[in-house]
Amino acid sequence: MTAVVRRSLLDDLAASMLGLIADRKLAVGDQFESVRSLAERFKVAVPTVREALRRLEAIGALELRHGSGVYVGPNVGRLVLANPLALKPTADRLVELLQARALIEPPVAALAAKARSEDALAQMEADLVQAAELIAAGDHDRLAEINMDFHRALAQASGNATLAEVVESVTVVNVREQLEILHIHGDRETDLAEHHAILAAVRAGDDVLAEQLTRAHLDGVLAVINDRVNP
Amino acid sequence: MTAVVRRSLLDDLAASMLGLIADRKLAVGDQFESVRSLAERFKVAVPTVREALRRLEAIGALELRHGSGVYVGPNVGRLVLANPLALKPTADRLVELLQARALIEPPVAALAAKARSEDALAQMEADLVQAAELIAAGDHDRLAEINMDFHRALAQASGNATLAEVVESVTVVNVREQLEILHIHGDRETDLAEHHAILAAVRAGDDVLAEQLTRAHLDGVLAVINDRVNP
DNA sequence: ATGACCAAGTGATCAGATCAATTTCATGTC
DNA sequence: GACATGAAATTGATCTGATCACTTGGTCAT
Repeated sequence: MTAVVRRSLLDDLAASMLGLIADRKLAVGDQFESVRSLAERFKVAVPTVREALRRLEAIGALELRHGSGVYVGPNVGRLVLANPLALKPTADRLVELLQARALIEPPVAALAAKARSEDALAQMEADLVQAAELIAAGDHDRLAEINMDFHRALAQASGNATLAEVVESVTVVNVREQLEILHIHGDRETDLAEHHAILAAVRAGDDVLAEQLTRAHLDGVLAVINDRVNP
Repeated sequence: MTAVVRRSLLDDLAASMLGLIADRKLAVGDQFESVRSLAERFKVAVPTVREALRRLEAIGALELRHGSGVYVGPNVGRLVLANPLALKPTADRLVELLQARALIEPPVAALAAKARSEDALAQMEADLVQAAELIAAGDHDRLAEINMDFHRALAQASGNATLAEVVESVTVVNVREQLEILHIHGDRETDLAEHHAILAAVRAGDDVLAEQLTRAHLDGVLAVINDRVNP
């Protein structure tokens, strides 16, 4: 019954490359080896190497830059990731996505209030400063992105990398569409104020409040959207 | 500042292929086109097509079966997925993963108690029946997998596909290692009883109880593991 | 110093061929 | 007629080798 594990040449190649990266302790952004060099190293043809590279590239473990080289991507060693080829979602699917965020992020905020990773707190602070500037400048597109960043930084503050990955995934997929919704949702000053309140609660280590504020924040967005979809 | 969107040939190819699948309304498992046929259709060389296919294959949108053909994979249209090339996690990372599950799954159980998707309830029931059989048969490996299935079915019952994907992702990555932990954790009859209690709470529509039971269930596992890692 | 320019390195794509696994179907035996 | 056998067609896997296109670093003239 247990299917024979037929490791294709490609599986081996991909695994070996990840092994190489790990062995050399390469960090995100570091240059890897050239395609030709890899082909020679593993005694396989160039197209085969490239197929393996494409596989790794698809999940963000590597990056191929034309004319430059192969580099270590941001998703090396990640467990959960967003589908980089996600199609345009239906309205229902988008509501589900927001609902998922409203369910996951509040308890993460509570955890963040207990862990309070320094770097992440600084990042959240920086995001809020930048958000205020963007509101003043009227650049609503970048503002929406920075606001997403705030949510990601909040998850980072939890100190749990897996949770951060989950939150990152649900805030990255269908960004375009999520941003549209946030534009509809609208009140930018209120959003900023709520974010400030969340950060303050996290800083104070008040996990209950942080959770409550985050829930109220996301439920607010959700309520607006639900009205639009189910009038 | 706004990076020029340089769509490589590959990006276009991959997108076009997804478009083809969508247009033809192909379902998971359906056969797609042959590599040669795709090469001719898009007027590109075979290796190029294959690179695009590999990219789609990496995220589970397609499947290439030697000698048979190209088929639609299970992850088409998914938003969140588990890194199929995740490396072996450190002990700390594994604890984090469990912690993430303990934080996410209980509220999902609560939602499931409110939604109660029929199919998922039947699946949970089936999982428990099978689990009982496997306990009797002493097949602990398959038992552990079925128990994971139960958690996935529970998430399905929430009726929220995105949440189901998130839970599926965290229960699929590093399965091997998670299963080992569950083996350590041990008491199989207790696990089964707890699963039964959760299902009953969901059936009864008691969201508070379902959440509480699920939390207790996962925290129990987590406590055991934490003792092992930090003695 | 500054800028234009050239050359080496590297990824991107192509073309065609061969090997290997699966599926299909004609064949033949019982 | 049912079923096992095996050859042929289909299809993915890999190779070889070449050419095009992009990036980068250094050279050289100003």
